[in-house]
Amino acid sequence: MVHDGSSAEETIYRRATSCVMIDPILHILADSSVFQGLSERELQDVREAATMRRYVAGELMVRQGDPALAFHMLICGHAKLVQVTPDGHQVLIRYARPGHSFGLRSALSGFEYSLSAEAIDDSRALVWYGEVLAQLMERYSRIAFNGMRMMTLRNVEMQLRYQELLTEPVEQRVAQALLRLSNDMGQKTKEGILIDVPLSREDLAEYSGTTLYSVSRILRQWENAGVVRTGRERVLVRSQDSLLDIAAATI
Amino acid sequence: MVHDGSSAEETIYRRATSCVMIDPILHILADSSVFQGLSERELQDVREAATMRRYVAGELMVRQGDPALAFHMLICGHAKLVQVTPDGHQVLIRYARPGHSFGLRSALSGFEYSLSAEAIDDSRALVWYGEVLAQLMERYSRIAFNGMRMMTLRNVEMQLRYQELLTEPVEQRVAQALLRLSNDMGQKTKEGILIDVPLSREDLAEYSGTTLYSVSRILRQWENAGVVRTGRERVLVRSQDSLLDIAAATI
DNA sequence: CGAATTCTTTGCCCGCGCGCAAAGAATACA
DNA sequence: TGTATTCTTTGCGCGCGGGCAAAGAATTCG
Repeated sequence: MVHDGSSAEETIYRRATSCVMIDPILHILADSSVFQGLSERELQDVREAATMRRYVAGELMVRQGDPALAFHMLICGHAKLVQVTPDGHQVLIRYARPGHSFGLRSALSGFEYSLSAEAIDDSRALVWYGEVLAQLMERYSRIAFNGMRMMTLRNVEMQLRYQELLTEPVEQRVAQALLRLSNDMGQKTKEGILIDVPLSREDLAEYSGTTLYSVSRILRQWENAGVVRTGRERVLVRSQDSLLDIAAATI
Repeated sequence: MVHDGSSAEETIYRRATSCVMIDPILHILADSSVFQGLSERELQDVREAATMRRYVAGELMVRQGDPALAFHMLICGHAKLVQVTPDGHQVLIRYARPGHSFGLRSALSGFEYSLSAEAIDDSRALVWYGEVLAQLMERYSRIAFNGMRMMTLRNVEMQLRYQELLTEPVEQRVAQALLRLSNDMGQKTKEGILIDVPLSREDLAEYSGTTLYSVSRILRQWENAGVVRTGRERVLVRSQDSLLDIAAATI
C-alpha cells in the first residue's frame, strides 16, 4: 500500500508559533498533496484565486451538512475534522495541520460537507470557492488528478478503519490510533514522540471507535508499562515499538 | 447528501442474458460515472484505448495486494468486490454490474489493488492500462474530475458504513445492507425487489459486518413477518418500507 | 438416483466492552 | 486564592452478538 509521500516531506509549522502572515505560502502550496507538481507560474495562479481567512480557536471552518461551497487549505494553525452520526456519536476523522486541506468536494456541484472542521488554535487558511477550484482543475488537469489521488488515499484509509473496527479489539485499535497520530501530528522529543495537538481521552476514543472510559483504562495501563507518558489532553509515545506490537497482535 | 446520479439512469443488462458482444458499448461508456460528459469523439478515443477481456464465473479479475496496473469497466456480467483483513475476515465492499468500474488507482503510480474483483458469472470488461488511463486523464481533465467525484462518493459511503458499524445494532445494519443492494442490484418483480445476484447468508454477513448465523436468524424472522422472501443464495425484498423502518430505528 | 457437499437453521454459552456511578485531580476563571 | 468546571480514574453490572455445536435441507456431481 502506498502512502501520501508528500506528508513525510511537508514542512511542519510549530503550533506554538504565534499566528502571523507566513512566507512562503507558495512553498506550502507546492508541497501540498493537491497542488504538488504544478509549475511556479501555475502555483501563482492558484494562489491568486484564493482568499486568506482567519479563524479563532474553537471556531468552525466548515460545518457538516452545509452545502460544500469552498475548499480550504490550512496555512497555519491546526484543525479537527469530525462527523456526528444520526444517533449523536461524534467521530474524529483526522487532524489537519499546515498544508492539509479539506472540502475538495466543493468543486463538485450539489454536495454537502460530510464533516465539520473546527480550528483547534488560532488559524489561517487559504479558501477557494468551489467553482473557482473546478475551473482551476479544468485548466490544470494535474489538480483534478491529485484530487483523485487524495480521495483514493482517503478511501483506502476509511476502508482500513472499517476493517479495524470490524475485527480488532479496542486496545489494538487505540494503539493503531496513536501510531497514526504520531505519524501525522507527532513531534520528536528526547522522551519520545509528542502528539502535538490537544488530545483528550474523549478525542482518542472518537478517533478509535470506543469510549473515553476504555481509553482511560488502556492509557493508564500503558503508562504504568512505560509505553506512553500522558497528561491532561496530552499524550507522548515513549515506545513506538510497543505500540506496534500491540497494534499487530493477532487474536 | 448527493448520490451518483448516473447510477439511477444506467441501462441495466440482465444477468440472465447470455454473454455476447454487446452493442452499444459507447452507450455504456457515456452513461458511466467515469466517462460521462465526454463528447462522442472523446468516447471513441477512450474506447479505442481499451481492450476487451472475458472472464469465466469464479475467476478473479483483479487481486488484492497486486500492483494496480489496469482499470476495468464491466460491459456484461457481474462481479463481487471483496477485501480480506489481516486476520482473515472477508469484507464485501460492493457488487458491480455493467457500467460499474474499479481500479481507478491504476492511473496513480505505485498503488496496489486494495480489493479483489471476482466474476460472479461469465463476464466481459473493458480494460485500460494505468498509464493509458493517466494519459487520457491528462488529455481530458473531465475524466480525472469524474474520477475525483467517484472516489469522493466511495469515501462518503465508506464513512457511512464505518458510522453504522460503530453505532448500529446488527439488525439495523442488515436492513441497510438490503436496502443498498436493492438499490444497486435490485430488479422489480410483482412480488417485490429481487436482489439479482447470488446472495448467501455469508455474503450478506460480509456486506453488513456480522456473521452468517446472525443474518440467518434475522432473515428467518423477517421472512416470518413477510418483510422478505428468501431461498438459497437468494433474497427478495417484499416490504421496502419495513426495512426502511428497521434501518432508521433509533436505539 | 444416490452420495457428497454446501448452505441454512437453531440452540446456547461466553466474553468484550459499553455505560453508569462515584469519586479524584487538574485547570480555568472570577 | 478559592470556587467552579472539566477531565480522568476506577469499579461493576449487563447485554449484544460472536462463535461453536449439531443438526436439517437444498444443490451438485458422479
